[in-house]
Amino acid sequence: MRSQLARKPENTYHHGDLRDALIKAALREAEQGGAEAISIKALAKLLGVSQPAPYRHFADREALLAAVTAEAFRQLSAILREAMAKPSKQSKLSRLAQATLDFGLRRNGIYRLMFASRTVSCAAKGSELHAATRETFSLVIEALEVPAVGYLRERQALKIWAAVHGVVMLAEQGLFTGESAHATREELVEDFVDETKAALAAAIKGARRRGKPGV
Amino acid sequence: MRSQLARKPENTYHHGDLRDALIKAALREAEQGGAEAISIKALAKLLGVSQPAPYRHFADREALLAAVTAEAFRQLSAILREAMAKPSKQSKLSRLAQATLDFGLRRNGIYRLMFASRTVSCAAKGSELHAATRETFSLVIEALEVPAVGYLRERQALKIWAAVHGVVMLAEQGLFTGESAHATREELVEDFVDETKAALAAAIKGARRRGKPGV
DNA sequence: TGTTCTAAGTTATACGCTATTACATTCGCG
DNA sequence: CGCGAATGTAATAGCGTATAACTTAGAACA
Repeated sequence: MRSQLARKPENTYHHGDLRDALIKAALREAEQGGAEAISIKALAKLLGVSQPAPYRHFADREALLAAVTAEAFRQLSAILREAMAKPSKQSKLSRLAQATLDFGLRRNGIYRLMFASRTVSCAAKGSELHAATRETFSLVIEALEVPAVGYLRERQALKIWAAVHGVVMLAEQGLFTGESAHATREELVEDFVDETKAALAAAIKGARRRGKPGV
Repeated sequence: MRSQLARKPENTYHHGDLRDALIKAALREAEQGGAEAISIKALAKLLGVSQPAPYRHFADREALLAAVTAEAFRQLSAILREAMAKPSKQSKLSRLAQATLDFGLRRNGIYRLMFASRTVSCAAKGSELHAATRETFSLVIEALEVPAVGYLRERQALKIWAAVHGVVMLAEQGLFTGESAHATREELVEDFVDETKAALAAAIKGARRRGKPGV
């Protein structure tokens, strides 16, 4: 096992860890240009192997994209976990939401790969990619910091998750510049966070009053 | 000027309206597969012209995509206008939001072209595409049915617009199936609509009390 | 009405990317 | 040590974008 970004050393036949190196290199390529920027041929050249070599590790381009996307979800999960872990006067939910926004804007090509391509929706239920997306979403639920309010909790998680992604999308569209710049992206995300917390608090209170803490 | 979807008649040299026919045909191709499904070569074959013919009307593939996306925005605008116009016991905002959701799910390939590609964010300020996106967003502001509350109005428009797009995105990711199916997409959108209306009402009331109806 | 200019279309071609086939090399396990 | 599986290579087919050079038809004006 050798360094994941390294080219194959000259005068050697085997790269050592081509699969991983391809994923890492593809992630770098996708950073700006998204999926379109990922070219098997270019990656092979970059890593110093022949063009067909990648096909030993991925059936086709789609398979590579799926693996890259799964890795991206794992990276996002790690970032969110870190954001949630670090002490702050902001709430966990706020930190998760802002970290997601930051990720979506800073690494937009990768973000589009994750949330705006057909790759994810085509992921089979048992696949590595499907697991990675679920894992990330579970962090959202965790960030709500509500022990067990069942379906209500998932609903609020879906709402805040949707809202944050919507903000990223509009920001990337340029809708926060010019005449519509009357609110920053961060402010909007914070609004959604506050609303989510309020809705959760109200619902929990209501459920308690009715003696159904599990709903 | 001939029918826009028609092939070039045999034994003729000029197609008659190739530019428009290309856009319309490309929209059909993108319906399912998004931008990736748009191939200049395939379109040329479909319309019965030679492969390079399209380049008489579009500098390159990107230019075609931009034109197609602009047309898609105009179509969405028309749909939203229609939804807002038709009498209903739902509010205008609700109808606009639900119509957008419907569009995003039913014509997802086109939707991705519009909201999840680099094409839009790269659109220059004076471009046809830029104008079309602004036009669509102005309908959102209109749907709020608030005469002139200035920046607050735009902020709420941004919020509901973001939220709806987030729901489409998550729906397409498959996050509304399986364990997380505790809320339908339509319900979530309606939640956001209600919250927007509540926020607007509260803000207007507050502004009036303070004697500043224009803020 | 005829000439000419230009817009729009054609054929031929170069080039880049995906993917497959057949062959070569190395790793690892018995 | 030897053999099979894993991994890499060279050669090649096929598709899509794009350009160059040539052709046709439509319109514009004498």
